[in-house]
Amino acid sequence: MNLKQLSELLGLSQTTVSRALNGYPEVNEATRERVLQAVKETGYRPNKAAQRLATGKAGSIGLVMPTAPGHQSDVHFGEFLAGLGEEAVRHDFHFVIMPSDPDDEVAALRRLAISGNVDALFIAYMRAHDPRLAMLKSLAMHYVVHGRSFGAEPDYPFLDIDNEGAFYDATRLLLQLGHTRFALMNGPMHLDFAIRRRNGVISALGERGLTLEEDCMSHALMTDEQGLLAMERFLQLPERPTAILCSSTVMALGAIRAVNQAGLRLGEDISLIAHDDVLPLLKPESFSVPLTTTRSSLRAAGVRIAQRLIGTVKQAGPFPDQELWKTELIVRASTGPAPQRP
Amino acid sequence: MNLKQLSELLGLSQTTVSRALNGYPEVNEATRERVLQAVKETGYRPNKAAQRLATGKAGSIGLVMPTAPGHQSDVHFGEFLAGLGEEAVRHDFHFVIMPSDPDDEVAALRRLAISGNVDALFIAYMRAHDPRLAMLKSLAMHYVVHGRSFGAEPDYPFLDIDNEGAFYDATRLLLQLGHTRFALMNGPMHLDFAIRRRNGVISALGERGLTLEEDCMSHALMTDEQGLLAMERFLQLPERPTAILCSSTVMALGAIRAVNQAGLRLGEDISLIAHDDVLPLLKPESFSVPLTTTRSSLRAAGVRIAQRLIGTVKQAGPFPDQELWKTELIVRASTGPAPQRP
DNA sequence: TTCGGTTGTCAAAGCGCTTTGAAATTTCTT
DNA sequence: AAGAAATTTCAAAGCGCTTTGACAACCGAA
Repeated sequence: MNLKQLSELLGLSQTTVSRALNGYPEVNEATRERVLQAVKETGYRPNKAAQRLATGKAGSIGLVMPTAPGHQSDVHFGEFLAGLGEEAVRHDFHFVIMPSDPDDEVAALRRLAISGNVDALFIAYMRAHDPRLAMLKSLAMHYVVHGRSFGAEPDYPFLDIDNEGAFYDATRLLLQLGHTRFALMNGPMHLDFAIRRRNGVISALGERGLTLEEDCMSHALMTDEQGLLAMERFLQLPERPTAILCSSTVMALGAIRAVNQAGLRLGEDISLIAHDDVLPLLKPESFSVPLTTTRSSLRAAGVRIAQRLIGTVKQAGPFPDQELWKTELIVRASTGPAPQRP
Repeated sequence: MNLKQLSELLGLSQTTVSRALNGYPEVNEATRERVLQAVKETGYRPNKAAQRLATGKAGSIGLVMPTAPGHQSDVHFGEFLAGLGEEAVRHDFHFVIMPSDPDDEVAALRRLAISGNVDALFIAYMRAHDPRLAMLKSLAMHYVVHGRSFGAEPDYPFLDIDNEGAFYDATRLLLQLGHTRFALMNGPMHLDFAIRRRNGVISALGERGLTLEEDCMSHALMTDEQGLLAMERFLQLPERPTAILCSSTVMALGAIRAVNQAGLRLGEDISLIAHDDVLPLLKPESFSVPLTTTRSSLRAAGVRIAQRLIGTVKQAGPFPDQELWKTELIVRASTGPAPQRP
């Protein structure tokens, strides 16, 4: 069933039917009713490809998903997508996901953009000096970046959380509790958020004349397993750190296991603060020792980015170009006063 | 840059250029070279919407993602998507993801199908007597179901793992170890895999004249938290079960915490077998007590389904319509002989 | 030289929709 | 009652591509 058939059925022109469907004012209310009725009866749906070709609008947001045989999928990705989707479904938008070899992301992004398949792009997993930014600017297509790119001029639309502030505050809390030996379990070093979090820690420590030694820093994928390994390494250091900052609750999971295995008590021998993206599968408050966290909902960020993206495409009012969300510092039982030196 | 411009630039007709690009034989090799060269220089990319309109092929796989403000995102979703993507990227296919209210999935699926945006559909989270099956059959569009629908005639294309067999085997193992008091921590009851897994357990127990009591069964979202709660409930039963079967390693995580908190030892007081989807963030072998699992890679299933879907669209040879994968039973330290009655 | 068979190229139709500009119809003024 | 204005409808063009059917141009065979 297409427009032509429908209009013949109704004895109207395609023009009128099209206008009736798209809410144009120059069509008689009675006629519109008749059209709507027919649509209901026939189950007619406009062909999106044709619509897109005619209007140039696709009703969709594009994003590139890095993937390859060895490439790890990411819990955070799904949660963020859920947020995007939550907003998209309200506007009848959908997503076009282009899978891409992680080494080929720039090209994949370009292909996606000029395919005519999408109205706007969403970019994540930002790196320092991210090469995608230059490409995006040359593209004349709406986009919003989740995160920022350390070292690049901040002249692009983004939504980010204040990673530096979050880890600065967390570090300060631990300092106030008397800790002096710190360690940081971070995400992959090339990622923007990891850099900023590290800076936050270093800057807070610096104010007290403390430094973060190389062997008290770990950069790895944010998995349970890596958390275990990193913590084991920390615990074997001659001057064992007592205050640990961790970039993810998933990673904290493994880290806590390492603490337990070493016969140490969380919140007493070792204080731990992790960043919490509010993943539904992992509630820091119900950990056996409830976890002190810096919190910011990944899903909420997804909703907001979808709002901005869709709003811009639909030209529904102006949106701020750059947003920096504060995180919450939520103190629970995994942080406590520094233990007395033995 | 569009076809017309490109062809004018080359002094050729659109036909010839189009054929040159699409590998038709009736074009001079020299001409083809010239065209390819020009494409490289100008960065021309065909407009997908136009291509789709002309050919009816979209080069994309559609799927519906249930999402709503309260709706939990699922770790497994991301991992599966990574598998799909891994294959899709090889064929220059992309995904169209339609977010949908969970109550509106059938309609969302239909919209997606007749939008002309996709060549094939992928369906997951199968339920017993799933209403989507009837709709799909009426649709004249390729699709593959991940899982099956309990109670429905198995006359649709699917890929599933042998859930019943997996849990049957796992239960047998525990029976051989002398266990007699069993409990099952399962996924949501309406989902097909949960039903089959339960049946597997019940059938193995039945062979020994044992039954699975109502209060030894839990049906919940497969999260860390729910695992904790369910296990706590089990441990408080007057006749405490010693053998636990669990539908997910994520859930097992919480369950194990509950065991530890109760001062019990995994693999001695309590034996636990969980189903492992091979999630990169959670390695059962590196749990503090390595976990005995039934294993089947979710990602591999994604790859295979993408193969079948894309292969069918491209009419690249016949594919089996229905595949049932066996799982592996991997025995590690979380299972041990039944403890002597106190 | 002429004719059938390739080979390489092209003009034009069509995919299903939106939108422009004009025409037909109705309603309002005077 | 006639003309102006507003309302409603339409035919046709165009979005960028693929594909059909036709047409030159060239080849070797008769």
